[in-house]
Amino acid sequence: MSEPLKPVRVRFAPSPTGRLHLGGGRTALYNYLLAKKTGGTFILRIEDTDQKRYIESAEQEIMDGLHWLGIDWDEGPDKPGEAGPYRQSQRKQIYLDYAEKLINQGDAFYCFCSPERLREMKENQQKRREFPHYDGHCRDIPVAEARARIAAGESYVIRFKTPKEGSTTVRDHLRGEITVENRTIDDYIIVKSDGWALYHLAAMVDDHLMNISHVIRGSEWIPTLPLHHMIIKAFGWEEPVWIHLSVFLKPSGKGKMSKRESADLIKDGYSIFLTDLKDLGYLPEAVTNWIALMGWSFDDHTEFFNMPDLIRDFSLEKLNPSPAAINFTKLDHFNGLHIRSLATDDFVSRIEPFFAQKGLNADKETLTQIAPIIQERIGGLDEAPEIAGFFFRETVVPEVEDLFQKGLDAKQCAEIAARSYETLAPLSEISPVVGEPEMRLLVEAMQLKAAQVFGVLRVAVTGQRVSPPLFESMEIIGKDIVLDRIKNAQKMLEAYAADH
RNA sequence: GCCCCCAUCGUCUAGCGGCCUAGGACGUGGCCCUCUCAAGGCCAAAACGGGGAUUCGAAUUCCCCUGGGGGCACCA
Repeated sequence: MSEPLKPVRVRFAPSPTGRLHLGGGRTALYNYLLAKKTGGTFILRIEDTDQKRYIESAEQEIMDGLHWLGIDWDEGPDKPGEAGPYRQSQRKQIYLDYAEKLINQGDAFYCFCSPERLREMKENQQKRREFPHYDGHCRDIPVAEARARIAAGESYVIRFKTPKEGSTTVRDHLRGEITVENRTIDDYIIVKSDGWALYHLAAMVDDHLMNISHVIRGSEWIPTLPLHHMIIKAFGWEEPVWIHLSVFLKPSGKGKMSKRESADLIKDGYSIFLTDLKDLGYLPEAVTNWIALMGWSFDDHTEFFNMPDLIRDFSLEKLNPSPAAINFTKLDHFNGLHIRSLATDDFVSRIEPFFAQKGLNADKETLTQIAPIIQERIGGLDEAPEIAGFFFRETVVPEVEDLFQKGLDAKQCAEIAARSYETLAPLSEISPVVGEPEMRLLVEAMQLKAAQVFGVLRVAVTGQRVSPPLFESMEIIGKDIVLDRIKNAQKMLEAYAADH
């Protein structure tokens, strides 16, 4: 164990432009884990400076998604703190003041180039096979002159003035030094013509003002990392520890999941969106465990983690910088593992909504009885009503074909039903203790296989070819109903036999 | 086109110069258990992208190539 880390201040800073997905969830998780592990502070900051892409419901969905995973924040839009407000849309003037400062010290400049000129410039650059970048047209306009043009009503943006010679080296905690030639760093716009700051300025200002010590974010920010470094240096601020996480690739490993592919996933019972996963029957514990292990590991054999384990065992040093393909079958595996690890009453309260959703009135008492026999045989919570719905239906209507058993005709199956009825009817109850021994004697007497006899009963009683263990199920259903259902199946089989 | 990042079984990964005839997990195949389905147990197939260099010794360090990924917006 290395020395304990000092309490960190970290943040998750999503933009409310869409739904929270796996990648965002993992970024939030790692930030949260580092904060909890070090006794630090986890901040939720909403980056909503782009009103054009703003989606009303997104902020709430992001918060719901995080809460569902078990992640909570110490400071955020709904949790005031000293460094607030935590919505960038409420901090517009702050960014403008800092942009002004950069202008005054010569690290930024006003740019009056029209979108048309910029577009033409880019087209020409592409024709010449150059990479698209600002050509410096307004770089050297004296500030006084620029301010006069602004006063006269000209539209403008503010660009950061990047050096054109030399190179910049920034250290990423995972990847080591990243060096780029300064000439490849554009004079990025940091304030738009509508007066709103862009990410590059706003995030750096906020990270400083909010005293962020470690920035854990996606690798899509690596290309602009030198820019961020320059902005921070221009202000003379201390730089946070940078940690750039790898991206999630689609299951094939070929590239990121497209919007279309994401939407199509739901057809297979999967989704990259957290709120969908909840509805699909996944446990938040399973999802958390799963995404935690995509890009982080503990040792060479431990894979089962709950949130407290993760907080205890998480460390930056075990992060993996390479991209990871999403593997939904592994999520299924973790879901099964976590479902089976649930205490009975917890399990019951988790499956309850899924019965309700199917219109089944499942009472807690019965659910508690069936919990032990279905808990280890469902892969997702959504499967509970599929496998155990018959407990809550007045009648079951088996397909007569399902009643047939291997090697037997309808008449023989009817006889199984009849003799089973005779065997069970006199008993005080039907259960693994009372009923099963008698039925096994019947199996012997009829010179059949247990699977054949029990198969008829299973379909008769549950209406399904696949069900929880027979005698346990019959005990819960109750003798009277069980006998009714057997009798019904017997009649179906006899009718069939008579017709064929 | 330019810049940057990454590189161990199909997938997620362990490995930070000798413990490696490369370990675990998912998935796959087989067997056991068994009233169906699961769960569980056992076994098996399956990887260090290629080429140089350093070293007594390289999956582990360096270089090149190749491959994959990300970025190049008045989005974040």
